[in-house]
Amino acid sequence: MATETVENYLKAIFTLRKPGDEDARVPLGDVAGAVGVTPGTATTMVKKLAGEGLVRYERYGGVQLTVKGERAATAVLRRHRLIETFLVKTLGMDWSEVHEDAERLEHAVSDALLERLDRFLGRPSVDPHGDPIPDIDGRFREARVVPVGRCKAGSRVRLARVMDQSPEFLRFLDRNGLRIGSSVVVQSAEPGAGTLTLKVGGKMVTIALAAAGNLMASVAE
Amino acid sequence: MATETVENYLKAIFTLRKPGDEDARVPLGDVAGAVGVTPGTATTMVKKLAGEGLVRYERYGGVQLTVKGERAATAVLRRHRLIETFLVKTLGMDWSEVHEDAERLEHAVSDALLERLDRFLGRPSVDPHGDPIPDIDGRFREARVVPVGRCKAGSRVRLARVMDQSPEFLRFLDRNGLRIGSSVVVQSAEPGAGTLTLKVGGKMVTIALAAAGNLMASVAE
DNA sequence: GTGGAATCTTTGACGACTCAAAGATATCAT
DNA sequence: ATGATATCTTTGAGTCGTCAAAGATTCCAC
Repeated sequence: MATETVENYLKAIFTLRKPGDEDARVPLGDVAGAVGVTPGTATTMVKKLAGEGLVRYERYGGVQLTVKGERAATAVLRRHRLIETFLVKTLGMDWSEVHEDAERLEHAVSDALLERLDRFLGRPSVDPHGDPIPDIDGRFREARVVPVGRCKAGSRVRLARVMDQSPEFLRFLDRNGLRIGSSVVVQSAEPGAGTLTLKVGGKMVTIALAAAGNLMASVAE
Repeated sequence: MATETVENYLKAIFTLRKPGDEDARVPLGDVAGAVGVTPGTATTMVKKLAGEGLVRYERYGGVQLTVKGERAATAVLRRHRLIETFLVKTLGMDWSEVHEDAERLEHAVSDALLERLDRFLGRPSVDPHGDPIPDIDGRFREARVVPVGRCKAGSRVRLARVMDQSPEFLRFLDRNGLRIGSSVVVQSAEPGAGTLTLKVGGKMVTIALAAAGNLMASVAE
């Protein structure tokens, strides 16, 4: 229904909302940055979205999804994440290289196809990066996770989700055996050096605390 | 590289060429009809394609693919047919309902993804309708086929390809057990009634001779 | 509370693709 | 070979999404 461009704006607005503060208004500059257009373009487009009842918008006041807009956004996210799951799990593509393809395919799959894909994949609840896949009604079943940087030294936790999905970071995790589902022991943090050391499969891996904030572990262990 | 619209025009021109007369020029009216635009739009667009070296074009003289255009067209066809194969064989979709999805997806898959898909599917040489899938260099390995309407009465043949891919015809074939690969015995033709009767799996099925022209059997039995 | 600085909006324009309708050319039957 | 008809081309205009640059508003530091 919505055009590909519209879907991208809605997805951007959805994912730009601050965690915990979902009703806050997203600055248009952020939207422009996420979609990859100039601020003026974002303003024009957001006004159009408002006209279609997909967002609430006030001049100089940021933008906020309506219920209708949020539904559309979660539908796109569902398509994106199911497609990424398929590309990695079924076709064996690398989790650091599937984003582009998923970005394009997410606008091209019908509901019938998506339902088949969901069934084929066994109705997964998270994608290869650990991001939750909304169900067909747009509901998320988010597992409770916490950054490994916040875990107690000496505790054993299970990696559950990667928040920084840049190909470089993902490849770094790959190279060091840090995968979703891996069990790791959090070693000493070195606040001075700004690093944290993890033990995974007998090997020690040291990462920056900033990076450790983007690597989440499941809380229930 | 080429835009989605350009790919659709090239694919249309490629598939509109008369079998056996591949160097003939395709009338622009046919292109317009296949792409679903008005004749004026087709003229404008074909001139643009000519400017990009994808087709040869002369006013009032029809259009013809260049080598470059033909490469691009076969690449689209390859994507389309591999995707249809995936949708039917892997996801279990009906061969009468995959066309729309394939039409959209064919413009959204990367080379890397297509290579993975091809491997996953076991490098198929034909799609679910029996249409040959060009290899990565654009070469077709077409099996020799003949319309069942031309087969000798009493002969046993194997169904190999469906030229009329309208959902109605495909569903008719489904309902009557006429599938690609099925072995059928050609019974009597009734030129008066304009029908032909086939025996498949012990059951008799009568189809119009026109329809029998669109149902192909492999020659080597 | 005021004067930048940062952010957002408006404006005019453009490229890609499209249509409707008027005009040009080709084709075919007589 | 000459109209009538079918086909093709041109023209003018419209939509969608975009940008650059100028103008408006908000925010923050002092």
